[in-house]
Amino acid sequence: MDNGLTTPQRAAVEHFTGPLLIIAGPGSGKTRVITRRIARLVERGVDPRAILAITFTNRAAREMQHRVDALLPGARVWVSTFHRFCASVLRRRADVVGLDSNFTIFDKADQLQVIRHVLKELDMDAVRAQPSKISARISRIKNSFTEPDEFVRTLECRIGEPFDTLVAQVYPLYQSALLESNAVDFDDLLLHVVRLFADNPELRADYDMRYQFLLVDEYQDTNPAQYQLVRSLSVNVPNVCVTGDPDQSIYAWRGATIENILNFERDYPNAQLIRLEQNFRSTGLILRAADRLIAHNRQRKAKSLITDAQDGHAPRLLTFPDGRTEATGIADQVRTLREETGLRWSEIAVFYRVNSMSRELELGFARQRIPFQVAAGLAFYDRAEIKDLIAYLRVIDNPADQIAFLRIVNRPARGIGGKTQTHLQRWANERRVNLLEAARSADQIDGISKTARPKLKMFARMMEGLTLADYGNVSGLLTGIVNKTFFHRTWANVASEQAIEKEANVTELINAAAQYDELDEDDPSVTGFLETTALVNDGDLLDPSAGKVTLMTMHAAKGLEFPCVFVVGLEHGLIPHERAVKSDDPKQIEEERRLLFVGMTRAMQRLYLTTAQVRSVRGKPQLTIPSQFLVETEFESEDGVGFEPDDAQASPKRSAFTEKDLELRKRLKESLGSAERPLLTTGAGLLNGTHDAADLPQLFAIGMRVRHPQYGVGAVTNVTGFGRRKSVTVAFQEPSESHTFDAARCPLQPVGMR
DNA sequence: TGCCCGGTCGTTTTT
DNA sequence: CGACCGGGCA
Repeated sequence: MDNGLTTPQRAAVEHFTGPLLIIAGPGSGKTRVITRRIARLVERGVDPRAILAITFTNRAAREMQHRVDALLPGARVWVSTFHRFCASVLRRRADVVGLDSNFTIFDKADQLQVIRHVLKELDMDAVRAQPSKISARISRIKNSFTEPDEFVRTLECRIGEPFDTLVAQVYPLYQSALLESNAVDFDDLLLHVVRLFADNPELRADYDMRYQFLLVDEYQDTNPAQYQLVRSLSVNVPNVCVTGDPDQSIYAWRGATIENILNFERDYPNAQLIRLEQNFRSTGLILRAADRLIAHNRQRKAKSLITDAQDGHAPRLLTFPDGRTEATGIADQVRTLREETGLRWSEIAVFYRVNSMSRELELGFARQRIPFQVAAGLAFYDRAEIKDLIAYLRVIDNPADQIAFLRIVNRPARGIGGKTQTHLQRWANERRVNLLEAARSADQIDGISKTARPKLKMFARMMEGLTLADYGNVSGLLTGIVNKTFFHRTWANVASEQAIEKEANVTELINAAAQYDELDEDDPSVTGFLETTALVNDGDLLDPSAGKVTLMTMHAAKGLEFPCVFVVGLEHGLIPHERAVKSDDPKQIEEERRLLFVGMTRAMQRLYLTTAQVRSVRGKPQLTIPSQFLVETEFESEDGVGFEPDDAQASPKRSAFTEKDLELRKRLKESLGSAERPLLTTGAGLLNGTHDAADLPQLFAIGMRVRHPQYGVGAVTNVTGFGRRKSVTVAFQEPSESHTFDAARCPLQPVGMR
């Protein structure tokens, strides 16, 4: 150690020019190293403005900016996210891709709206052609750098893909609709810039040389566009430093390619590789448990996790009868921890695999009166009233924005209904004018009723009176909108409690605008404010000092740490998620494992894993199967709840893992043995009788002996329904009780087949 | 125009 | 179970 840095850390900080790959395990002080490295570069005489640091999240960018500021007060190093960086480049050169510099950034909801419009135009049914599926497909096509015409052409070579045939119709229209609205979606933000750089070598070289030093965080999660971007900024001046951890790659499902980090040394042959393996975050047993788990991934460069820390508390497994008890139990445990160990609420976090699990936990925490915050739910900028106001700003800033126009033209209600809007759109599209101009000319539009015409004109006139110039700044403009539109009429007929909340949200938005106004006092711009609102996410609004327990998905937890962490629902079908299991793709299971690894390694001192024996899935209680990952790691189990071996014996040993725990692991393994079989069922398996009941529900017959991973052996007493509805009732021997299962998915295994 | 009913569907989601 | 969407009706 020197300067508080380990040898590899110091090497990373001191590395000067040329490509550098930092493989940084969890809690290895990565951010610290990057910020120190930036400071060191400046110390060596590098102009701070020649340094560009790119992260994925605003939160990470903010954090890094903060720490750089602390080391280099006043230095103008640019720390940005991929998307903000691209937005900034694109605003300067929007003309090249056919946009105006005040283009709007469409969010997910806007995209779906565009697709719905396109489907309507094509006279297609939005039920059969699911907008969200189409949107996802378009995103994937785009990210493989395939332009609409190209996609249409490739499709001609392989007829017979009904969905892609549909997408081939929608994609070109979707893209031109964006262009007509002077808008981009999140993908475009990156892809336009990639194209810009590819088509304009001198522009690319200009940016490449402007940023002499490029630092990229979380490189394992870059997608092809981001990869291309990094490459194009490091040709002339290949001083590129990327950091990441292949073991924490959890966004492959979104198009991230882990190969980007694995191939870095191939892409930059003279790259230096530095590994940060020492963990400064977690205590020994937590780290060991995580290490054990991740060691099960085969597609992996072996990496060790080292710590000087003491063993500390072993991870614990808590088992509960059902999800509700689990929620209450966790809340109880949280309270106990606070009372006994002095942990503060804000030092405790609960992670789950899917957002839908937050509800039960929220209820549990509310029941136990424990303060909590959820990093999801209805994000501030997703609320209807906020979206409406933002839409007003969007139309004011970019009158071509059709989606925003259609959102507000009748909000609050002013008698401009669907029919009127359709005629307005048709007329505007024919003449290639924007909807606001069309509204101004309402008198000339056929099909629009006499009553609607003056209303449209009044609306257009009102919008003309709402400009930034008239109000001076964005918050003033927002206030003007609220007043001129009699915005409170929007919620004229909602319950007063909700109305108060909506009112408060509006005030909050105006406050946010006021904050923005202060920041950019000399250069107020609606575009700028809209960009900040478009590029925030739920996690950004979390307050780490709120004095509350934090609930979030494991994905959202990446990059964070908490003294105490609960990972809930360690069940087959949840972690690993059903979809990964069903895909039969070992890569997807490995990603699930990495996800759990990320979750576990957030914990500094205490880690709890929980399972419920019954979990309601879509309203239906289902018996659960323990996650296979439990067998792959190490933990202590709670006394007296679930999975206790019958021959329980006192455990005098003070080693972290008792006989009981070993026994428990053995049992988990056994139960998994039967659980996993249906996934592997083959024709051969059917023939030699090793198949599982789950695959052939029709085989259940009254009197048949079956085995259940938790309830043991029993006999079928009743079979009702058929097909997917089929259910089986089984009387178990001990404890002598009966349970009814969904035949298609229960983990019942026939024993002693006749 | 807006409300209610019924049918459908259901990961994760840095931006 | 619950959110969301579209259709039908007041």
